Amino acid sequence: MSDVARLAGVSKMTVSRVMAGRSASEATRERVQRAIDELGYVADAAAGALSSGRSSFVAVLVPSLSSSNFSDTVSGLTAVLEPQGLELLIGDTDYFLDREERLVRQMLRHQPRCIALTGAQHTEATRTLLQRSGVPVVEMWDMPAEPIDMAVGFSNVSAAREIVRYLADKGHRRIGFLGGAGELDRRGLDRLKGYQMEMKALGLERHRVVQLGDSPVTMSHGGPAMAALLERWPDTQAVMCVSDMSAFGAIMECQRRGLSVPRDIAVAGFGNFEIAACCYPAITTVSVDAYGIGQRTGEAILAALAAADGASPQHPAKTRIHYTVVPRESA
Amino acid sequence: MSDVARLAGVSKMTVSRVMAGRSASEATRERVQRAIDELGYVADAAAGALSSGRSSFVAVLVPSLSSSNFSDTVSGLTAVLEPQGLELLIGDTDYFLDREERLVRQMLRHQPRCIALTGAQHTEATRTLLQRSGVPVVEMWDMPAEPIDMAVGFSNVSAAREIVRYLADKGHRRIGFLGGAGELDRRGLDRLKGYQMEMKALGLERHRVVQLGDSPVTMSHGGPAMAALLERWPDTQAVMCVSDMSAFGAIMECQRRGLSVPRDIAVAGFGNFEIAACCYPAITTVSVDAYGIGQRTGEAILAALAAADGASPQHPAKTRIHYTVVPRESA
DNA sequence: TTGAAAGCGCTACCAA
DNA sequence: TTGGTAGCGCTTTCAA
Repeated sequence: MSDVARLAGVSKMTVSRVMAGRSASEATRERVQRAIDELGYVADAAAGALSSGRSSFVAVLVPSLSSSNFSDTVSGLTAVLEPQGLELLIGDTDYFLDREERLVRQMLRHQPRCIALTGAQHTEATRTLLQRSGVPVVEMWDMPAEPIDMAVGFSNVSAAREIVRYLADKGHRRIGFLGGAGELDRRGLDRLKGYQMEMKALGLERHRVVQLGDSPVTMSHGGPAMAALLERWPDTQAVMCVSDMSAFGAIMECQRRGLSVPRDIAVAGFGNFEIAACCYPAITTVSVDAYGIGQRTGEAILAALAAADGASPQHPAKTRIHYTVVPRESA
Repeated sequence: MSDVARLAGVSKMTVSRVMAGRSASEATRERVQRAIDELGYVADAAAGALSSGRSSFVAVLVPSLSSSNFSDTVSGLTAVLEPQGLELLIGDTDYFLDREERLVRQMLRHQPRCIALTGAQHTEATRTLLQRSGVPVVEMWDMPAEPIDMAVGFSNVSAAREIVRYLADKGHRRIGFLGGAGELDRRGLDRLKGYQMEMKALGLERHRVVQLGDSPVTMSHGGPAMAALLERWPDTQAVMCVSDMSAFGAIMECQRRGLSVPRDIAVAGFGNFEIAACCYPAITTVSVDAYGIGQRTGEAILAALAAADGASPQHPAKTRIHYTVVPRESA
């Protein structure tokens, strides 16, 4: 920066101001800009952050980057935050809470202005870490009773109940559930819970549950899970799947077996991924606006930053995201 | 850090050493650690980077995070770099070279130790920026004749030729190509080029090309593209698609029309995404080890860092990634 | 093994 | 509108 200042014949301070886009005469601004271009000067963000006491980072933790709903959420966040000069520090927890803890600790070192987490379950240490840091937190993709600071999401339990009701309304009685095994995917477990609650409320049996595979969203397990279900309860009329991915795998398995979907068995998914619309038969699913979750989260973050700067209007702690059942061909 | 030092009854320097895991007596180490835990101290990465002159960032730019092959590459990178204490600064170019340029400039501000880019095409400004920065660069997913520094990838032209040859070996003569429109996806265009070269080499017509949709990897365009192809050239025997995503869309369209794949028409994809194996009929494709590209890139990065630290053994500039045709049901 | 001093490159603050 | 000074929180370097 000294080099730029010398070349432009001004002080370092003036260079700093020009780069920040603050008050400077046209002539000065131009001279400085020319010097910057000539030298190919790129300011050091670490020095800036250290000096000003504020970074331009916003940390985002998602369970998986390869799941299109989470990458859509990241896109929504980017769309809102990038124009404000904020940068995303993206981390992938792999669905592990202790990995989340490690990443939170690591990202906190960079003094992010805000942290967006996926889900409402965190280790005690993570909560303590966040608390002590004072960094505002947004929890996404769920609707906890008591958010750490803010939450943008919806109740996976309620959404699952809705799709079960849809299947029941279609006249199905023997309805199964296909999901992932293991405690990793809390939102998947919530959907299972929704299935069980709604089946009970409807007075239907709720034991036709197959849980397979450790990774929560893979389509590869849909097929084997469907096979297991048909083996055990051949008279099943409809199946709700934890996600469109597993629904897809399940439907492909039906086709392999010469079963017609939905004539022989109805299949519903969750998430309204691209595949649900493209697949044949197209998959009946619950549509969740993943990109919108990112946008709303971005807005919550901006509000939190404005509040930290002394603006008064507080952002609501909970932002509820709408979901709708999308009837298609498969159920 | 002063607080920690005071509480532990040592100097700041000793705290710094303990955190870096350098020489310190057991007793001191323990006392310092206790103080850190008690205060919930989290070191400031910006200050550390500024002081030491080296960050722990590695920048990675991919065209899209929602495409599973690129997120797999990111996973491979993470697996190799995270254990070394390096952090990924992940950016999404959306397939735009000028966005890549903006992101490179932005990331350079954080003094990354290395930058991994996707593809071999970059704006002049990007190249200048990288050159001046002196940061080592790895180009992924392609095999340029002259990498900026290092490249980890393969020739998309050759890979495409191989799958065309496979289709021709199956006895097909009237072979079409389904891909994305627009200049955005260079690797997609290379595959088209490979199709055209191989068809020419085989003495076959190479005009059955349908290009649809601006985003390169979406499955939604596969259906309409297949429809357009069948409309224009109804006697087409086989189709090569720019990716498994479009192949999937194309196959679903065939099923909608009551066409049997591969009996009525053969379809091949590219990439060996999860969907290619799960889909019915399973998709014949070119398998590329996306995760492996990430790992190899990570190793190239570590080698570059070691070299910068004065280690002598140079990493090869080009690392070729193998691909293989995977015969399945669809062709 | 430990400590003291200097300084990394920038911005906040106040003065001109 | 511009410049000088101080200092952000750490690590490097050298001395004890």
